[in-house]
Amino acid sequence: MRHWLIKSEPDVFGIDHLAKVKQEPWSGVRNYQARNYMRDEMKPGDLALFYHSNATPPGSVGVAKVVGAPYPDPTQFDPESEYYDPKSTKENPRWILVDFEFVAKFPTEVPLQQMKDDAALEGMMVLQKGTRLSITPVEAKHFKRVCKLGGWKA
DNA sequence: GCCAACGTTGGC
DNA sequence: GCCAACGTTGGC
Repeated sequence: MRHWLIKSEPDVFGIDHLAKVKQEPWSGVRNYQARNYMRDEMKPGDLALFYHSNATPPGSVGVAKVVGAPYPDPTQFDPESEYYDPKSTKENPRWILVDFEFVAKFPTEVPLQQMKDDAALEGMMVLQKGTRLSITPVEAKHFKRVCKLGGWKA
């Protein structure tokens, strides 16, 4: 099993939203590298840290699980959607997503600053300067460490 | 609101 | 294929 980190803005879709709806298509990703992770590398059962960006403070707030197989992001075909992509066709869809299922909300949030200050998390991709990727792979040891800091045990 | 970092676009 | 211009991300 692999581990990931997925960013979302809590004003748009936060961990509480996921807890409420239980499952959500991860739509709106318009970055090829992030798409490739979902399309080619994520497997059902993979766990992801749920990270709040553009938040006060930003940080890891819970865990979500990949469910099902990848499929085309429906918002790319919807002219009314802000994620509409006129260059994408149903025959050859450009944007592929997976669904995430709610697993847990951390009893304690793990702010970005705490993650940066934690020696055990050194080298984590999301902590590298200039990393804007909304989906990044996470090493198992880093995943476990963040969960521990969040006061959550699988 | 600022701005560094970085991805994308489009002219050539 | 190069690269300047532009747009977006996201922390602060």
